[in-house]
Formats: sequence, C-alpha cells, structure tokens
Amino acid sequence: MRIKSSVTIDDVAAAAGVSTATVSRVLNKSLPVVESTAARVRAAADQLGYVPKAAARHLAQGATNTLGLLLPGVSDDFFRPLVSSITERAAETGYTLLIAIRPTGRAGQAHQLPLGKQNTDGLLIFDQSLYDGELQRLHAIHFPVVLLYHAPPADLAVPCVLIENREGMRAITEHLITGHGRRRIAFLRGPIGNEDAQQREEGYRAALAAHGIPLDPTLVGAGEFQEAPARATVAHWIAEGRNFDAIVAGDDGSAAGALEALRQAGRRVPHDVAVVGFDDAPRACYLSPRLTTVRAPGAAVGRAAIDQLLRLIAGQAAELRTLLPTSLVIRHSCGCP
Amino acid sequence: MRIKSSVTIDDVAAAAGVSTATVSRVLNKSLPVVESTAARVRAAADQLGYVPKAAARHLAQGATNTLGLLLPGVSDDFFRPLVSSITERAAETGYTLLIAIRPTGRAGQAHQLPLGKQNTDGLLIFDQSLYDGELQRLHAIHFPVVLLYHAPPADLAVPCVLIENREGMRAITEHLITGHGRRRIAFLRGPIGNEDAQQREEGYRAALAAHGIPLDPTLVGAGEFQEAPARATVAHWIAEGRNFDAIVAGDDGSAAGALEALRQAGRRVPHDVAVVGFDDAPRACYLSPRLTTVRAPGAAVGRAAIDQLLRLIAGQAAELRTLLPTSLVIRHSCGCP
DNA sequence: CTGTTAGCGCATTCAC
DNA sequence: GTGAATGCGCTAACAG
Repeated sequence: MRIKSSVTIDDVAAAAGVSTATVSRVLNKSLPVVESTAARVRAAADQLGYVPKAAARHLAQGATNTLGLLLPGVSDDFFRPLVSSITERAAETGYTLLIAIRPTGRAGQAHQLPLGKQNTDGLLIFDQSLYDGELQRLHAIHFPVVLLYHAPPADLAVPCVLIENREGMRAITEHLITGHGRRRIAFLRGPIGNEDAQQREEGYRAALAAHGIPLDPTLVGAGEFQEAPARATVAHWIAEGRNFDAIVAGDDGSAAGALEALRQAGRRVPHDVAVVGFDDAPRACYLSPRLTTVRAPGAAVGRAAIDQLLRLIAGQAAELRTLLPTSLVIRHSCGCP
Repeated sequence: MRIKSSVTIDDVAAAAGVSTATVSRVLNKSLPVVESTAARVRAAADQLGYVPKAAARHLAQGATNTLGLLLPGVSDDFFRPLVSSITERAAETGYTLLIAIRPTGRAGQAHQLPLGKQNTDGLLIFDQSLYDGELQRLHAIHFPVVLLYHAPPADLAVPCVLIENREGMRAITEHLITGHGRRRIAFLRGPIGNEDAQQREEGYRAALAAHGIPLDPTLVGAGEFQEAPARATVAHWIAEGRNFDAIVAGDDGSAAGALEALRQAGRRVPHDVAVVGFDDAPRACYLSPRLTTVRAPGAAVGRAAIDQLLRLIAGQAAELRTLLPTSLVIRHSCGCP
C-alpha cells in the first residue's frame, strides 16, 4: 500500500463531497458551478492547502503555461531592464518563466537546448551564438520563438524585436559634431560578426558622411563591448600620438574603458576628448563624468517580445520585425554642462 | 480522431520495433539493454527528433528535477555572481532552474508563491521579506528549502547559508584605524530590520570598541544600502559641519553615494576622508578612487546552498547553518596606495 | 535482457 | 449543473 505523499484533487473532492471534475471546474472557473457547492470546494481546497501539481495539468492540457528565456549569461548590466520587464509581463499574463543561461565555454558544441517544446510553450531567445540549426529545427516544428536584439537568418521567418542601433549611433555622433564641434571622432567597434556592433558602426559612419568628415581608419579600433579591450585600444592610440577629440564607443562598457585610459593619460573628459557610449547601462551614470549615451529600450523590448510570443502561442500571426526606437541621453561626458 | 501533435515515446518504440519500456531504459540508461537494440533505439529517437516531455516524466517519477530560486528583484548588482553560480551548479547536477522574482510593490500581501511543491523539488530563497507563514508552511510539509543570506525565525529549523558580515565589517573598520590612523569614523547603516545591516553595524561597533574609540551617535546615519539616501546623509553631515575622517558604508551602493557627496563638497578621498564599502559589487572597482571593500563570496554561497538543497532532496541531513568567510579587498579609497 | 501493465494527477469529454 | 470515464506521455513494477 502506497502512502499518499501530497494532497491531490481527489482529497479535495472527497472532503467537499463532490467529484474531481467539479473541483477542477471550480478552481479553474472553466464551467459554472452552483455557488453553494463551489464555496464548499474552495473551503476544502483551502483547508487542505491544495495546490494543483503543474506536471499533471501540463500533461492533461497539453500546454505548459511556461515561457522560456534563453540568455547568453547573467554577466551583463545590460540585461537588467530587459529581464525585469519580461519577468513582470510573464507573471501578469499568468505564465511561469523558465530562464536558462548558456553554459560558459561550451562554444559551437552541439548540445541540446535546455529549453524547448519539452518544457515550455514558447521561447524568447537572446543569444546570437545560438545554433542556426537549433533555430531551424524549432521553426520547422512551428514552435513559437521570438528573437531578442537580433534578426533570424534571411531564410527563416522567425519574429524578432530589434532596436534602432543605426539611428541611435548616428544621432549621438551627430550630436558630437553639431553640438560640440568635434571633427576627429574615433570609434570603438563591438565584436566582429555581432549585428548590433555592425549597425552601430554604420550609424557612426553615416553621421560622419553626412557632415563631410572623411572616415579615418586609424581612428577605428576594437572595443569588443568590453572595458579592458577598449582601454587597451585607447591607450595604444594615445601612445602612438593619434589625434582625436572625441570617442564614440560601441557600448557603455567600452566607453568606461576609454574613460579610464584617458584618465590615466591625463586627458580631460570632455574638455580634451568627448566620450559617448551606447545602451544607457546602469553604470553609465556612475562613471565620471556621467556618460552621455543612447538609451536602448530594454524594458520595451521585453514587453514587445512577450506580446509577440503570446500571439504566436495563440496561433495568431506575429509581427515579423518589431523595431523599437532608441533615444539620446545627454549627460556630461559629451561636453554638455 | 485526434491528431498526434508531437513525437512521443510510442513513435520511437514503433520505429525501433521495441516496447516503450525499452526506449525509456535506453534513453535514461536506467537498465542495461543489448547494445544492438540500444543503437536502434537511439537512431530512431534521433531521427524522429524525440525529446521526452518534461511534464510526463515529472508526473511518472513524482519529481520535477527542478530547483526554484526566489529573488526579491533583479535590480541589484550584488546578485550576479550568486545567480551565475547557482545556474551553473544546477545545470551541472542535471537540474532545471526556475527563477521567480517577487512582483514589485506587492508588499505584505498574502499571495501564493509562484514556486513550491507544485513545480519544484526544492527551493532556494533569497528574500528576507518572505512571509514567515509561507516558510512555516513549506517547513511543515518537509519541503526542501535553503535560505540565502538570512537566518530562519528561531523556531524554524531551516538550513541557511550566511556570510560573515560582522567579522568582515570589523576587519575593514579596524584597517581604517590601525592602517590609516582614522579615529572619527562615520557609519552608513543599512535598512532597519535587515539582518545583514544589523550584523555589519555590530562589526563596526566592535572595531571601535576594541580600539577604545567611543561611538559617536551623530556619526551614524541612514545609508539604506542605496546610493541616493547615503548621498543625502553625507551631504547633510557636511552641511552641519560634522567632523569625520572616514566613512564605513553598509554596502558598496551607499559607499558610492558617500563618494559622490564628498566629491560635490570638494572633500578629497582618501586624503580628507577615507571611504570603504561592503560586497565588492562589480561597481566597486569602477568608482573613483577604486573602492576598498569587503568581498561577499556570492558564488560560494550559491554553490553551498545548492549542495545543501540537494542533500535535503536526497533525504539526507543538511548543515543547518553554513557560514562563509568574507575577505578584505584593499584598493585605494581607504588610503592605501 | 525485454515486453506488459498499471498508474502518476489532472482536465475534459460524454452522459445524465 | 454534475458525475463517471478516458487519456495526456512517461516510468516503474512485474512477469517472463
């Protein structure tokens, strides 16, 4: 004889003197039940501390009521608003959120995704390095997926939510030119192959071109979206005696690195060199001087992505491409008072 | 007639010409199977793209193979190493991690925890504001729970993983006294009722007492573990002309606030006033001067907590109280070169 | 070593 | 409105 380990719907039904079907109906409000018996059921459930077991309902319903979020790591400041908004939205819509973080180091290795049809109803993917093969497989079985901050391969019609990298970077570079009269503007690139990095660089180039400033290749270096490489690059420029009066960093992390290199070399910011970043990461306003940057609308991206995902799950058509605007955040590192 | 929506174990069994039991045994390596048929099964599974449905195995096994992590928010830098280590460890041990973040604003409201027996095998809780009632209920049904960074109510034998707040703060305060000759040392308290805050203040007081420095109540103010309140407090002290040559901040966030207030008032750090923090948050080394602080071993806490939790899940006894050491991180804000 | 069978706990038909 | 019966997909006995 087995021991009943936890209270099930049967216990509640017995206690309330009704069938399990009725208990289910009351608790899920799926069908009308006479109020008097409904009350009995609720009382019994409450009294026994009954909580429906997720696995059982998932199995019975064929849905998990769970959304998955795939992240490349938790190490970046950048994620915070994004993850917050996704968390909230999922809760609001009654979904459980399963977050998986890609194991470090395991690059290119074919491995099974921890999240998928087996445990979620849909997936939010923010991971550029995701196997295209995986994505293809997911798409082939019509599994609901929305990409965050990056576009799918051209032949795959997977909805994505993007931000206006190009326009944001163009605008902030232009601000340096027209607002502060800078002409020798250096650029700290993000990782090669990274979409955001690519688009941001385009924006930088577009602004120069629009104002008749020729691109000086010796003023474009690796920032890698990280502090250390950016610092090294700028230190190298200084050591070589390159002449620049502003630095446009690919993101706020590399802006921090630039600031540091400048400080060590005794260059004053923004007086000698103006510096701007991208993302408006939480750090941005702790840097000194406070960093002028482009705000990436993380929270909005999260909300939009969940909305599209829910649409897919509901079998409706989703926006294939949601483009969210960025905005300038003027602080002091550009030279504004 | 229903349409089979996704490939199940039956499909694999049919394709391989074996029973579902054998498929299960091969895929879970739960019992030996002749290699030749095992290979057939694997091939079939692979070919069909079979992925066992989590809900079904959970239901059949009576376990979810899932661990829950309850966080108060994602807004704090402090979490990063902690969450990373928990994530990794869970993956290493073959568990799925379900992260829930307490909905903002819903204070004191009796609400059902999103995580519990219904969807996890055990819970890691880092949320001081958790209803004691909830904790009691969990404990009553012997549900595996480990508390992070805070102790359970005295009458509840729930394992917890703590760090040496008191000793860490004592040591860093002493460093200011013996290493840099400071005597007028102010303190920026954390939130009232917060355990960490309380213990850290004890450490501060202990160091003063040990060196015969009387506690000056006018030099103890609210830091709230946040930048803005700390800045306000220090600005107020300065405006009032209070005399101090060092500030011990309850955490790195309030240290940042202190630094800012000092800078605005033209006080030089560390020359005029030394400043130290607690946590060694990622920000700490971006502050200027780089912040001397106490390292809270976030990653170690995560690993220890998971290990204890797995022990509980396995039905073994767990350490009721794991105390992890903190360590001094000497940078420049204390006056060291 | 392998196939057969019986649930796991719940939602959901179908009858009444 | 309500109860009885069925099945979701899988694992774990139990036989063989």
